[in-house]
Amino acid sequence: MEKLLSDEEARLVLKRILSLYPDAKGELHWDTKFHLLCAVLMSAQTTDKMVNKTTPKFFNDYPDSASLAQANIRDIEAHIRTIGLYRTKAKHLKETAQIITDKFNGEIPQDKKTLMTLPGVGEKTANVVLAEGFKIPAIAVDTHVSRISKRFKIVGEKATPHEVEQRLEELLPKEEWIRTHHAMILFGRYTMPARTKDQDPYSFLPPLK
DNA sequence: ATCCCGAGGG
DNA sequence: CCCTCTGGAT
Repeated sequence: MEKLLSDEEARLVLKRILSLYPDAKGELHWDTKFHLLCAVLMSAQTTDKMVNKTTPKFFNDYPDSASLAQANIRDIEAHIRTIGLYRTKAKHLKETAQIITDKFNGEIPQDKKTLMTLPGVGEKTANVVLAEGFKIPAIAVDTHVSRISKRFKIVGEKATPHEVEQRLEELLPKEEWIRTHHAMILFGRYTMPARTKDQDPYSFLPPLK
């Protein structure tokens, strides 16, 4: 049986991660909320850097949901080919744009349930849109947040992304959700990437004072 | 559990 | 070569 951290221990680990990246912010580039949704949809299993390379031309050619909804699917694929999973993503982008256009009047929904009805939008994507676009507290659980939570034993090894989210949200006050989420992403990306799995996770944290 | 998938790093 | 990258649908 794996032994998990107590609430106090887990909060201290999160606090130390936050201390390393106190001003962390999202690294995806976007202007409108519709474009934010597009960028997050594209970012699955891909680095933000790769997404940011494709979005300037994409945003220019598809300025709003109506234009993307009418676009040729092959043309959308050509815009995003370099980010991987491009056929699935192109289909989801077009279908989502269609629904945003004629069901939501071009507006991006502000609640998780509705966002998750859109093709290609799961809990992680919905949470990013809520937090980044609307400043609504949410913790999006991606590969980094999952890995960090498991290595420090904040959650069990088999925890689902939803379970990780619940655990982190119960540990932290809402006001800290977005900041801590961003700090965990950068800590996972730059300080404790996946390949460091044989090292002591605490060796990546600042010393206790 | 499997599929989608190109780019970058080691 | 192999692993990983802000996942989601089937």
